[in-house]
Amino acid sequence: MSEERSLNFLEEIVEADLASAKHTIIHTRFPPEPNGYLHIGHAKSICLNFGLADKYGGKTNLRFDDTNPVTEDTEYVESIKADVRWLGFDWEEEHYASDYFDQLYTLAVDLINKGLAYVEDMSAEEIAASKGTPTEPGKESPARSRTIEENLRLFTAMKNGEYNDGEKVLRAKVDMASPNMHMRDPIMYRIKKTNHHRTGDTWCIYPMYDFAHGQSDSIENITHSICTLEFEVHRPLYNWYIEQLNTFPSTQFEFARLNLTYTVMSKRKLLQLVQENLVDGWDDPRMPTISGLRRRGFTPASIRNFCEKIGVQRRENIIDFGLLEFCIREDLNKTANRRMVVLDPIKLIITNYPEGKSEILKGENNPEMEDNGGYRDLPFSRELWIESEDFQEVPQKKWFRLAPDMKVRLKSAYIVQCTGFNKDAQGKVTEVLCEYIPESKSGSDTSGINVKGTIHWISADSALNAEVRLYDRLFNAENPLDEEGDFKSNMNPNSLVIIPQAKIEPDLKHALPGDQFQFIRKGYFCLDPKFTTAEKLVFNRTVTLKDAWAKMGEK
RNA sequence: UGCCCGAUAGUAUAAUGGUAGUACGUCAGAUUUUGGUUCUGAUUGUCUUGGUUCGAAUCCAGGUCGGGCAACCA
Repeated sequence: MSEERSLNFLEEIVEADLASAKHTIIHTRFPPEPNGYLHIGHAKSICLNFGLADKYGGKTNLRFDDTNPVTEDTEYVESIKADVRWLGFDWEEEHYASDYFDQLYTLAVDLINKGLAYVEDMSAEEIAASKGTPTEPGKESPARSRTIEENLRLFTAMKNGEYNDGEKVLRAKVDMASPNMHMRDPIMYRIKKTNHHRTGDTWCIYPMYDFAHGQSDSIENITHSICTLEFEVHRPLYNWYIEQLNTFPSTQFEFARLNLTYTVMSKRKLLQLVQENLVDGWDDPRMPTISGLRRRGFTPASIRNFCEKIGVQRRENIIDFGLLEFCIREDLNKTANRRMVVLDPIKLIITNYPEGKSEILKGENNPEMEDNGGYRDLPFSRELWIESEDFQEVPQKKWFRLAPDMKVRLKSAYIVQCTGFNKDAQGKVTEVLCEYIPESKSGSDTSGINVKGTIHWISADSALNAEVRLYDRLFNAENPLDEEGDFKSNMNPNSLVIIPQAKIEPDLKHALPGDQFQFIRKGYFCLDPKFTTAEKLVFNRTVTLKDAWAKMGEK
């Protein structure tokens, strides 16, 4: 019944490697640098790495690529671990590149001893200048001809703190004329007299990415080192270190990073939004971060499903944000309890319903579930709140909500017929007058009347208030980076609309932070864990419902 | 005017020399006590020019377009 999905290119590689006995077990890793929060692009990488190992009975490590103490912090380490777990993955081993500093140092010394690394005296600017350009070869540094003994002495001195930042670096001796810029004697170690979040002041020299990452893979016996396309040109260097040091032959494979419409994905740009207070932190529900999506109401399953649906390839791509919305609706439709909430209330008065009378009706929790997911109480009385947009004084064509003389069903209650309305001094409709049909009670309707429209409502005397936050896309442009000027100039000014006093049904007072609901006809919402207090409930809109009516309006 | 990579409906992703399929989107219809859900149908595609072949999205060559590479970042 579950038809075979065809393999993606990484699965094909793994199957081939297993079939040829190149590897008997596969070992992947997810290697974030702890310098920011994880985003949906990382989720793709996580699903790929863990998914591959799961599928083929292998293992996945979590490794923090913490080789640059200037930008990294334990705060990020903790958030990353929490996010990976929340997504539903558990790592085999937890490692830190900083745990390998001793081993990496030994490997560097090994390379010096082989005459394949040397200590450089030039400044960063001088190195850059002598590196040449993509079309012209670089020039070999005078330091390239230092003796092994001198290199060992100088490298030890670097390690011992005898030089200041920038005075010396260790370089691999590869090829200054290589057409690949990364092979022109790349830097292996630089001096940074900065406190490291894990190793403190033990080290003042830190390995560069190309050296540290590849060798960390080897140390952990990673068979398939999966990274994004921009590292493709680094692969020859990755392989060079392995060959020269004769370490475990990990292999690097690249895939295209995820791009999403109407947002930005680079850590640098997300950091800017946070630092300039354009959003409410890394976990702002509008952010494409895992923590933002979580607060917005996305479920781990919906994100995993999304990653499955987008597939993986080596070509640049930009995924429609609508696909993510589809995934969360698909999930929540099956699991979220239905509740009635009126965002923009006007009064509906049932003139033939006795004053002072009230009754308790039953509302199904979820029609998609077995036994409708059970029922909750819905107090009903003469005065109700309804959505102001559900009444039109002069109905437009194909309108089947309330308008003079028209009938609608009040969800889970009675059919009512509009008999009139009242306006305030400004001409705004404030009250809609109706008569109800007693025989039309939900579940025991003997009226024989069929109506096209059903609207949501809340009994005025038992309604509670809550703040509701409506989120929309963060940027107006599909790809904010394609537009003229600063990407921030394309931000959507209406990406957050706060409704301070929405009317909610009484049952919602039992909601717990993170609980998810479908507000009937309005969308999926969750109780915000950050702003909700004992006195005030705050709901975040995860996503709207599909709205065929609104779509007709656009045409 | 260097090196590397890529190009299949609007967006993604299959087809591994043999009928171009799937999902999302869009459009239409049915069902519906959510203009939701569900169901049915429709819609639109192999960048280009040559070559190899009985047969090319697939292999080869040229072109075009797009992306990446010259941080003591990862």
